[in-house]
Amino acid sequence: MPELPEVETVRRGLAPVMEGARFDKVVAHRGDLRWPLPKDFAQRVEGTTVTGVGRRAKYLLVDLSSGDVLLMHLGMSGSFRVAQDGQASTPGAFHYARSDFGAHDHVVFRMSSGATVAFNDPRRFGCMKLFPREMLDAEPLLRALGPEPLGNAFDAAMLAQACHGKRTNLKAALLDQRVVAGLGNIYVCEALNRSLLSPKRMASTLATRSGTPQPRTETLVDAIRAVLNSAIEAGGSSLRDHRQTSGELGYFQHHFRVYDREGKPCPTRGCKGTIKRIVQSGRSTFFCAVCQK
DNA sequence: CCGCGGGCCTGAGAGC
DNA sequence: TGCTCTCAGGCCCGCG
Repeated sequence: MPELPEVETVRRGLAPVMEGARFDKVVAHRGDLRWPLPKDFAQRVEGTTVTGVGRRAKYLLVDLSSGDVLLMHLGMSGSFRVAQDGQASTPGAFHYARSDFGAHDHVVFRMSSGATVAFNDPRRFGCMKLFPREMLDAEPLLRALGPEPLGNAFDAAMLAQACHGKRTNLKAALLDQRVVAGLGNIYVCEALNRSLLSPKRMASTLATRSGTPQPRTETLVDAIRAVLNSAIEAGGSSLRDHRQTSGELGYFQHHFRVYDREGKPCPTRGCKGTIKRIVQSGRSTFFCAVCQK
């Protein structure tokens, strides 16, 4: 599911009900997520207080008073739902608009704030992991991540350097979390269309021979920032699984220019092209071959 | 080291 | 109605 804007939307939904609250009860209905939950998972979380809910790339990082960090990833189909006391809040009794209430609620947190937080993930590509805060920099899942695209470290010079000499296409390079961390299939397609760059172009063409940025690299950086900010503002994109923690839909999918719009006219001003779908490294790419060069 | 393809899972939708 | 096939917002791992 979720790329950076969706994960950030989830973070903003979880923070107000989790920060400062204690885990009164943790129930793992099934622990066989991407990696098995440790046997003592519930025990290690219960009784601790949340001191912060952060995000790094597509990972949620919950700081616990025990000194542990609870890392959570939504995979392709993960979502969180929050219910307050008085609403449907019994573990396993969540009601979804899709009518599959309770199904795939793998981990349920009962908070002292009166909120129940359920992690739902049909495909179970998501994961949860606990490690001591001081191991953060050594955490293998986070170690190799590139800069946050909305942070100061991400700029044309850095992107050019990261793509310098890369023997792959631009689409694959931007999906590579070591280059920049948080983009996924949707927002890469969208950013490339906005910056009029072809996904098939060699990634190394963002840099000069000496590794400094080409002029269009700056445009791409700006487009990535702009599309992510707009999507966050819209509460993310809701295709199948993603909802805000309140159950509300995000609505950025109505602003897609190319993603899942094969055969539709290219929205670029003055462009008469048609959106094409191709497959790159096993994944769909949507783009306009007329204006994206 | 790098880049690529396979695999992990379930469910929705298309086509027959 | 029901079957089969394809595809899906991610990412680790093993191979060459």
